[in-house]
Amino acid sequence: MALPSSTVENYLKAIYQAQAAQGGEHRLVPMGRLAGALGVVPGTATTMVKTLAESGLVDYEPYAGVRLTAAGEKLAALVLRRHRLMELFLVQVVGMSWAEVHDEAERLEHAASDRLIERIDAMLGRPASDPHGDPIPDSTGSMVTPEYQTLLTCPLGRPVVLTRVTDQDAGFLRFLESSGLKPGQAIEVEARNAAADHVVVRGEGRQRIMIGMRAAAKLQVAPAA
Amino acid sequence: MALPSSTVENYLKAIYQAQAAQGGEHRLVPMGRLAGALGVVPGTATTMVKTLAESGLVDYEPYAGVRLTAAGEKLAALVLRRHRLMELFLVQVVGMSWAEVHDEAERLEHAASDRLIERIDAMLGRPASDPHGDPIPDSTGSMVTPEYQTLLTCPLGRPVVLTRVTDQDAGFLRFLESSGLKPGQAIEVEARNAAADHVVVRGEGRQRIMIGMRAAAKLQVAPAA
DNA sequence: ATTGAAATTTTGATAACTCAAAATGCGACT
DNA sequence: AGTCGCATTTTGAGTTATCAAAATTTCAAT
Repeated sequence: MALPSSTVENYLKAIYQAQAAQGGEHRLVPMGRLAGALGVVPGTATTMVKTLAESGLVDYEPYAGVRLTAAGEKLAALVLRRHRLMELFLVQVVGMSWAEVHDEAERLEHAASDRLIERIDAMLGRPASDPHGDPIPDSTGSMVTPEYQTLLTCPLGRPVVLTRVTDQDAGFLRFLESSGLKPGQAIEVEARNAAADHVVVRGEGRQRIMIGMRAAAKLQVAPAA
Repeated sequence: MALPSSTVENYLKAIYQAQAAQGGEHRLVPMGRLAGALGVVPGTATTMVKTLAESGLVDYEPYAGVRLTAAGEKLAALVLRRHRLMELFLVQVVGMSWAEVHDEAERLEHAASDRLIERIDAMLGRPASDPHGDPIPDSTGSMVTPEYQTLLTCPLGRPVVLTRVTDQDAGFLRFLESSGLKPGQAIEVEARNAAADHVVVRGEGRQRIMIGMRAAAKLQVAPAA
């Protein structure tokens, strides 16, 4: 099998992430959503998805949507692996900032050889997650996806550790960084106020940070050990 | 001006290197040679070169050949800069072997942002040359190209330093590595034998290495300080 | 000058990916 | 059931980069 073009890789990755975002493993991703995620018009996505279906990488049901096959899912996971290892590498070794590595990795993930990725993986000590706390698939494409609570669902006044940030927007990440809210940080949710649409978090240096609920839902936490 | 596709970058790089290989800065590179270097049929090169000429990146004289304009040369130098910094980075930071970084850099050079390249440049201490001894252009695209002698032209029995290897073939590089002939090595040409088509070099550990003259011409040296 | 070989250019196709806009299907709401 | 609106698909066309093979040009040798 010929190696997939970076366009194919991007489609698979987008379908994977859309499926994950929808929760359901087996739920179909509607074409409109996929096209939006990839920045193409819907007709383009339809055409492309049909050829992906012919390659056996996705299941396509006209007017309903797409879903990855086992083969497609493995390929998508390997793209994600390259992306996430690359991000972590850029932060830890090259010293780039958390906020700027996403776009860089977005391009490098298609150019890096398996050999380079393996090297980076070894160099970083076979890390389990990237700077955003997203899990890194292993070289066979399998990945454990721990279920975390979010700032919206975790118990109040209980020490937790920030583990994952499910948004790649550079501006948002810069805000988090300046507030000391990076994965690994020990924090505590002090209060929630649905009416005011905010959550009050106490960070390391006991300073209080107020976050809107929409943003709070993107911060996942685990109970402090 | 839109940023050049990686195809355009490859054409510019190939023209640059072909011009350098021909010695003459202003000499035209014949289409056949260019097509060969890029692994495309001559007709393809002709078509592409005509569009490069329309963009003002090259001068094209039908049936004679191509030559970079000032704009094209600057762009080519920046591609070379990305390539060479990437190679050095892969060797020094990632720990990849000399022989395997060329192909990797060949792909990464088109994906790395200026920001990443600048970071790598700073990290490596603004190096003057890559692992092969090829000079690295600065961020404005200017490059000093020192004139070296080769194992074929340097004085016999005089200590010299291997400074540059003008061949990227992985097999050749592996041979050099196993013989301890990497840029920076102090060596000495003991004898030349035109009839036998070889050169005898004495390396570090006083061991003698015999190299064919075609290969010897690709090893450049400078007088030992 | 003429010719013949080699390099170069032209021509016609193809593949991958994309868009704009017309056509179609689907589901929800009377 | 009928129809309206929206999502989706289809159609037709364009871009970039490529090849195969035919046509052309150049240059050197007669």
